Amino acid sequence: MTSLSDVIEAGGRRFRTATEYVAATLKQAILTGALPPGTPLRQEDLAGRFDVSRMPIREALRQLEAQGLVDFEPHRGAIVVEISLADALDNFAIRGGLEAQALRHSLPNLTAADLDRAEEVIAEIDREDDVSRMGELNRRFHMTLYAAAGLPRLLALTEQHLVAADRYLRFHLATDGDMGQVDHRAMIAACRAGDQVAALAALDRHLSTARDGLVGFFESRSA
Amino acid sequence: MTSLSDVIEAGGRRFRTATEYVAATLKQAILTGALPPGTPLRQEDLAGRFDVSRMPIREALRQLEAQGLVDFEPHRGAIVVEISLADALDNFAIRGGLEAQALRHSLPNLTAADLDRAEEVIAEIDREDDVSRMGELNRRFHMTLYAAAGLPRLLALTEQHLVAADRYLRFHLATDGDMGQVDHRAMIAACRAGDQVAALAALDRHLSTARDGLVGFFESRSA
DNA sequence: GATTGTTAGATTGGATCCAATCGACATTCA
DNA sequence: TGAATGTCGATTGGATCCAATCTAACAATC
Repeated sequence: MTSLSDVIEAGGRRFRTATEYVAATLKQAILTGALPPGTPLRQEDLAGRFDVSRMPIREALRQLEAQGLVDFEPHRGAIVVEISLADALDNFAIRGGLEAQALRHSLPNLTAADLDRAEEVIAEIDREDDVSRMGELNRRFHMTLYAAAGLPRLLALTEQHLVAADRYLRFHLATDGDMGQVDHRAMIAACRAGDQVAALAALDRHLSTARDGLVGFFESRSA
Repeated sequence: MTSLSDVIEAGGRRFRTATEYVAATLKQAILTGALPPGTPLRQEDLAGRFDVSRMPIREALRQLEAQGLVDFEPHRGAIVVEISLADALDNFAIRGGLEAQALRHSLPNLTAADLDRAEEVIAEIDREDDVSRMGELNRRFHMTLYAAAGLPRLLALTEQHLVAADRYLRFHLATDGDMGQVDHRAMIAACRAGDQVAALAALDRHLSTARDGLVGFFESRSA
């Protein structure tokens, strides 16, 4: 027997408008790499694949443009933005700033239950092999620590750039294999102790080592 | 005699597409307060005022939505996002994170000429009375200090949130009058000395006092 | 042989038209 | 009387159509 809430839940996962649907799906496709960087996004073609007209496609592309995921050139169309070392460094710098603030504001409000959940996510990461799922778990871990900040815009922006980082994560994992679980644990320990300085230092280490790994990957590839 | 670059410059300021034109103008109108928070943005009405069809309006609104300037509700339309103390605090937290990173990356690359220009802007602020121009000058001062960071995305995001802060600045100035010129000068001095810690501390003070002033304004208004 | 002009095809930008949805008010029924 | 239902106008979401612009290939000119 399906309860009413089940039906609502199932319906709730659907999208209220075609534009929402297209935007969410395209975003997913870009971030998972299904649409590689540089791919031209032909409106007519996409309209055919999504089985909608060109208009919702265009509105969705405008939103993705504002989020920095696609490049728009008048009368030439849209392409998936290229990823480069420069972009990756940019992303790391942005996350460094945002995540530090999120952690700073969240730490005083974190409960033991929050930290327990974060530790569970860490354990899940240890058991996981699939790369794309690891990205999601990593994101969940970080956001769990920041969720108590009570600043919705900051959190949304932080998550947006964590999601964007998934595009680089697969490169980074290809060389390194590990993804800073040591730092993850250090962050939790510092949060339990209420030690803001230590928590921020662990976060900084975490991002720095990830960044260095990525730089190494790009250098080895160009050589 | 007008040089070629003059012509290019003048032409470059025009808009290549109606959507660009509408988006830029609406954004300006929202940030300057010409369109107050909560204003419903009727597509047909705007289409008439801009003398275009509803479509460029809609695409522009989608972009502004992605930038957090308007709220979209399916089948109900768009309104200018409300400003509240919570939003202002959110904005301050975001800027705190982004500007600190921008300053950190820019400081080592700043030249004496950069700092001279920043000081000129400070002097201009002293001479200026008009509120909306002060917002622009304040923005210019900050971005001058950050411009050497060499991280285009970080800088774009920083500027975007500095621009958004203009909406709160007019409230803040209404009570305080001054806008942290002391901290501005402290930031320059620290940059000249190459003292990163002092520069970041000055920036932090700058944002904190502005935030406290705004909190005071909202509290006095609700009382 | 290199540059410039021309033309055809593809693709996007914008206008207009129709359908779906929402809010408010009137109506009905318990 | 008050809650639920039905209808209507306003407004938006989406489809289709036309015009403007870009790219590429080829012809013409110097």
